Amino acid sequence: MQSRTSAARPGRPRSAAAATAILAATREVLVEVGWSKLTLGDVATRAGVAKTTLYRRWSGKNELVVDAVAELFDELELPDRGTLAADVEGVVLQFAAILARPEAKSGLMAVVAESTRDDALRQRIGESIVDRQKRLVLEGRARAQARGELPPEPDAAESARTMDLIFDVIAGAVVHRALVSAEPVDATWARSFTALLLNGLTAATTD
Amino acid sequence: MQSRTSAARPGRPRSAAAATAILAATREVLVEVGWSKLTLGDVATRAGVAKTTLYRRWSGKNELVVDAVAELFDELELPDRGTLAADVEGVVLQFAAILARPEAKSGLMAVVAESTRDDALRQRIGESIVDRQKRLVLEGRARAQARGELPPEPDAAESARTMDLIFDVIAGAVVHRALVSAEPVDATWARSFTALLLNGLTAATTD
Amino acid sequence: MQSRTSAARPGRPRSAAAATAILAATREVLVEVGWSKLTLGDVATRAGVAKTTLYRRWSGKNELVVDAVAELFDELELPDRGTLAADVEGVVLQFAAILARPEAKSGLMAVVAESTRDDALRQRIGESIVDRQKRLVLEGRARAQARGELPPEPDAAESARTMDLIFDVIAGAVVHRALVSAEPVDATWARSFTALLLNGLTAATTD
Amino acid sequence: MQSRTSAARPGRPRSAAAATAILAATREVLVEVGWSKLTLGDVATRAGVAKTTLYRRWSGKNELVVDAVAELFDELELPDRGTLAADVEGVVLQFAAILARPEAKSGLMAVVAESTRDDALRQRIGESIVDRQKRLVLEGRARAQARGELPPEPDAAESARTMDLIFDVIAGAVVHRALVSAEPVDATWARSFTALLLNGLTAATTD
DNA sequence: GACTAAGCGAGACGGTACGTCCTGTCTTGCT
DNA sequence: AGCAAGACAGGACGTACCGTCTCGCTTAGTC
Repeated sequence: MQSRTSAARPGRPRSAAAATAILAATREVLVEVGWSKLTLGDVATRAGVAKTTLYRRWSGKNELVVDAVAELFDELELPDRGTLAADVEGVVLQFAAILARPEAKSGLMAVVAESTRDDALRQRIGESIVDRQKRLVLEGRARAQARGELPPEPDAAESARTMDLIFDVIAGAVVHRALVSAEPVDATWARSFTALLLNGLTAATTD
Repeated sequence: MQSRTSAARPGRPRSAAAATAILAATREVLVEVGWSKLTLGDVATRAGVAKTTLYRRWSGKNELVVDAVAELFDELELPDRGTLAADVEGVVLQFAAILARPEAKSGLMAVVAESTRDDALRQRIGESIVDRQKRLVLEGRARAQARGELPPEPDAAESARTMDLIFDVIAGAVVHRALVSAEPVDATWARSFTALLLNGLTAATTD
Repeated sequence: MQSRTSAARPGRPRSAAAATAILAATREVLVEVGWSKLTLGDVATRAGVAKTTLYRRWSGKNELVVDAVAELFDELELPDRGTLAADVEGVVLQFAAILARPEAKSGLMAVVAESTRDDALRQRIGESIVDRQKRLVLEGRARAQARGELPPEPDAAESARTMDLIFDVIAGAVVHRALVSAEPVDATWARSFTALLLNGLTAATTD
Repeated sequence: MQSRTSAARPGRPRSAAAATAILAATREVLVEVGWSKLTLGDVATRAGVAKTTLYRRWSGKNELVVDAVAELFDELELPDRGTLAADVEGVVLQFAAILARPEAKSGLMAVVAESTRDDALRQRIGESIVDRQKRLVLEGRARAQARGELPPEPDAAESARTMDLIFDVIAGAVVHRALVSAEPVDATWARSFTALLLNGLTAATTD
């Protein structure tokens, strides 16, 4: 509502080009030197922008990196592959593809680490990054229910709890495999993992 | 024979007390200010030690924090609870208990993040922290097989692959729940998760 | 034309107050702890300035101390006392008065010592300090020639050589008396020294 | 008296070779890196000696350098050249020859600078270095008096005062020429200087 | 068409931490 | 006791970034 009218604040408007250049420069630097050696001064220089311009829009390194990495998740999409298993594998592989990019690898865990002491940051990560992926899982379940692969949810609370569990399992396993074990998340692994997960789910519900 | 038994190198030997004090101080500082504001100078001061002493033994913040956090995992142990499900829940809860401590929370993800650009660091984390937990899972499986809950492994390679998958799922899910979703890993969650995992496993093997 | 008048370089201009405060702080510290224990960090703190600001303008301790001490020589002046002898005594006593100040005592010899291995430093000392005093001697000679106490110089090269000799004798003797022998350069000593010097000069010229 | 009886102190006696090696190493380092970058650890290493050995004998850098430089003055000697003027020139050139050596150049002014805040150091310099040269001047005067070039001294106090003046003039002028003006003290300069000095003295005494 | 108000580049500023170097002291075991 | 070796507490170094601040200069909207 506020931004719609936008009220034409007096003074020179902020340059849209600057924001784009800064986020792109941030990802470049992440790729080249990693999170811990990323410098706001360096980012500003590469973006051809003054440090003041950067600080006018982001309060610090963490916020900037979250936004820079979040843009990587814009491309997430879940093509309908026909079966629940195929859809899950799709989510897994898409997520893994993003995690394989050095700008995500380096930045993502770092901001998560920072977020353990900064609630505002955690919330920002949740909105910009986590929820973006969660949406895919929700969509997949809706499709599966439409296809009749899964029964409709009778209890909303129970449903939400299961959803969270599934999401933690999927996202957690992929991240752990990719970053901690440092092994490739390829089609083979995705198939094994999906089998484990779906068997667990269907067996559980038939209990 | 000479180098194995230290051979009484010339000069004043390194103080054993210093290492202990430094690691303890590191955990203290992690609790108080978190990883990103942890300063080696600060750690040294608290430990009552000169910065030189610290740098003589650790090459930097990352290595130091890995060792400091690794000590937290020394207490890991897996009491025999009688059934596979109970044992898995035990592992999950023990791991979650460590992750709930602020010194681990703050430091663990940070060093994992750093390790994405530093192979030596990743290996160090693997040996000091990850393998320590993996051992519990291996032990749990052996017990289950002894009890007859799980069949013996016919194919060693396949067995190792399954083991890795299980480990990524357990560790990943717990970490994601605790640090990213920031929800408590309590007995209820542990039971749901274990059910999902074991159902997945047994169903899968009967396929 | 552009660079002469500074041309309004971009960015925030350097604070003039900072330079003043730094040089004053340097002299304070010289008085209190002497050259060898003078710390650039300490100077910066006292001046209410960051170390960066200090290093942006001076390349190190030596350059800083030269400038700080050089300012002491700003007050040098040679009142016309009527005779050559009186003027020489005036120069001697003025120089001695500066050397008696602890900030000069402590710093001057130290930078001279350093200058034996640093040509740029020696040149800086020459311009900022030595030449300032030399000027007085030149002025004294011109006056004496105007008064008819000394004959005009026929040979410029010979004149320069004599001038250098006289200057080394005056400056050297005063410094040696004050700093090495550590005896006061008072009116009595100045009179004896001046007699020796002027007798030597006039006798020499009559040879 | 103490060293005569020496009493065969218990324990291993101090190695005489160590002291020699340390002083030689000190001069080497002075030549190579100069006073300000000379390190006691470095000296010890070069001398093939432990730092403890060094500290057992000298209390610090200044004392060590004074002793190392003082040894250079051991070779001072004043051959009888027949006339007072020749003897003075001899002293001047000998002193200049030592000052021309980099180990003296670098170290001598530095310890003098330090001595402005350390009386014990000044005394040590006086005894080890300054008096060594002063002796030559005294000897020269005695010879000149024996030859009849100078009258015998009637008043001891006046004599001492004149002696000090002469010494400050000679030593001061040579040091200033060599280190501050950084011009060579060669035979030509020595002749001009000596003429100035002796003319001043004889004219003064005939006043 | 001047005025106002904010954005922008540049770069200096007060700070904090870095990782290294040196000091002078202290253990070691050997001589 | 002396001695080589080397660890130790402490402190300064000179550098790198941080986040803020002044500069002079756009670049829009409003009178």
